[in-house]
Amino acid sequence: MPASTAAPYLDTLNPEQRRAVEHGVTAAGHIGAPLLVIAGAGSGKTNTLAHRVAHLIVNKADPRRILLMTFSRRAATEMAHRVERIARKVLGDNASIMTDALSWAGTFHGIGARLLREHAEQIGIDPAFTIHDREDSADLMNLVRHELGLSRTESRFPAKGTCLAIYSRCVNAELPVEQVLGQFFPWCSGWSNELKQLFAAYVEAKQKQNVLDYDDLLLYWAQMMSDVAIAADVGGRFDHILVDEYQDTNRLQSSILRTLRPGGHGLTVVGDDAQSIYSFRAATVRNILEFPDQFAPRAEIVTLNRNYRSTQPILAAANGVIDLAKERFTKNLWSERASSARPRLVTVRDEADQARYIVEQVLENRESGTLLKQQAVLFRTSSHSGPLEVELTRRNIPFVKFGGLKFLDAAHVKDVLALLRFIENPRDRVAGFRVLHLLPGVGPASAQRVLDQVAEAADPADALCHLRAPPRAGADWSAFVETVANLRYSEWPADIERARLWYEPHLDRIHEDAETRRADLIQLEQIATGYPSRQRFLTELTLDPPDATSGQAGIALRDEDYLILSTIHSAKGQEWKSVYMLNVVDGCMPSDLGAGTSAELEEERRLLYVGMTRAKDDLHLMVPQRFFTYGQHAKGDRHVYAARTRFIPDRLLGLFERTGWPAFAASDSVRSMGPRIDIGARMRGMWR
DNA sequence: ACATTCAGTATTTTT
DNA sequence: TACTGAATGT
Repeated sequence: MPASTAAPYLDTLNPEQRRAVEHGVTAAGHIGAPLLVIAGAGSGKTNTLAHRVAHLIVNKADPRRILLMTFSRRAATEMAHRVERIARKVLGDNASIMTDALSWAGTFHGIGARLLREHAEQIGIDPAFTIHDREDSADLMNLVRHELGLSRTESRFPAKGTCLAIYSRCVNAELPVEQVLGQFFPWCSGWSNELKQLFAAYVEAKQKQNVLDYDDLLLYWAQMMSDVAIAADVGGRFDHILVDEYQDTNRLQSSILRTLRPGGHGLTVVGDDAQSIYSFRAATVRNILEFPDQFAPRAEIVTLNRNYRSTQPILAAANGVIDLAKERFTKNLWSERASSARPRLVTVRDEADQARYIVEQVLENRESGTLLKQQAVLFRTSSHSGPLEVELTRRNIPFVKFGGLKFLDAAHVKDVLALLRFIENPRDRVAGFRVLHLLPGVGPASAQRVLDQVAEAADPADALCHLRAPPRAGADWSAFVETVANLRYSEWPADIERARLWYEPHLDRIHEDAETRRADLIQLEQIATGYPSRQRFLTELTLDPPDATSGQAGIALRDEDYLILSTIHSAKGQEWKSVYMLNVVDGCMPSDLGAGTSAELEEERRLLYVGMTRAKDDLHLMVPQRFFTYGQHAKGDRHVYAARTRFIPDRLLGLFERTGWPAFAASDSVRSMGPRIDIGARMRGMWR
């Protein structure tokens, strides 16, 4: 191999990884044919991708002309670091100059926003557009829904969230309304005409307000590319395009890629069909399966199935689970990490015991030198960790929770951000409405009136300052106007402090727990100082929010040790020494909400697989016998007797070590578990 | 404009 | 159940 002398950093790679890294790279800087890398869990995917980028740069590719699309900003930064480390071995200190120039790295949405701002004039939009997050979009949808009189129909029209979900699915899957309704929202099928009317009005409202939603960032991008000249312009910016987590892209995203690289040259996509868990976001596994045949000649395929993360027994169990999947495309993973310890299937009485078991194990591990940070508790839905959080707090064990309610979802944070967004774009009605509503004496009616007048003016912010105060707004109005006037000219990041000072009196008035919330706002201010401008701050915050939960429980400091709690979705791409999975029980895994169609069921199975493959050394699957359900188990009592998940049928049990906890209860028979069937609940249920 | 009550319904995962 | 949205009252 002549290359090994030229590139010693490639020697650490196995032959398949190396093939993926070297594919199509020549010293002449010629741009290679398309490449698909099927990278199983723990197969060194990130490392391989980073090596490929570094290898390109070392071979004279211009880093400013490399587009790297990852699942999150965090993944992008991580990638940049690794690329630098690898490149340094060859380029020495120059490496950081090269890798700093790797500026086109981010999510599809983030890159979309950036390109749209740069090409705004060519496509006739204002480059100062603001971006609505999901909740803002739902609010606007609701407003439009109201205006069209759809909120007072005879039978109930779908709620705002449902409308938005339908709209989003149409856009991302590139399907007509009727088909989306039939396939995913059959109970709304009768409303297709009204929905189309609603969507048309929704689109118009967004345009009038100079606002884009998440879907627009992709949709406008795709539309922009349909113009030949612009497509050449945008596509011509890049020599190489690399996409990570390709199994989680949707139709619209794959269309965009095709327009960027019609022949596929210089295109690399990486993914694993066994880890596709985002179909609710219209991601389709067919993207990755059909990728090679989109091009002539076909794309090259490299498969990585050697796992470097987990011990053999853990892998055997994970393989066992995924083997039962209806359709399989990737081969089983293998590992050289031997171990005698099989993953544990732990039966406990209820969720309280589940929490106690985990705390005990976690502490024991820490005693023997495993940091809390190297251990994680994973669960299907955010609310499942409730009892555990209580126990952790009681025992004084610090933890950080990923997924679920976000910092930015807290009302007070949204209030302050709404003010900043309103300054940035006074035509943004959702932001304006929220801000005005904070003023005592201003309700929907006067807010509406103010916003109407503002929207008509040529200089909206100026118009606001000279507007007559709403009748009952009083002194708060002049304080508000003054703040707006100041904010227009103040320098970033002074804005955010000013905004907070304005908000403080309202905070005290509205919220009981003003103190804890104030701390959140100060934290927000700190986050803000990390961004170069108000616009960047607002954009990047909505596109890539900090993913730990709000400070109500106190965000652990960065250098402290803490236990990780995470939804399985948010655990994507991560790994820990010890992993505990909560409620591996039918009804939670699969969630009984997602067990409708067989496609949904298969996705739930993959979810369990993703969770299991996060573990390096030990894995505990928890099976509480009895647990609480809220909601539709309207019959009988609130606790329900659960069975082990159907994804681990009897014939897989040999792959696990089965234990019970506490130990004495395990040897006991079923009798100690309480009644097998809740007869009382059934009897009561008969009369409902 | 704001508070309170009542009824009905969605219900997870996230850019 | 918990939350939203509409209706009613002050």
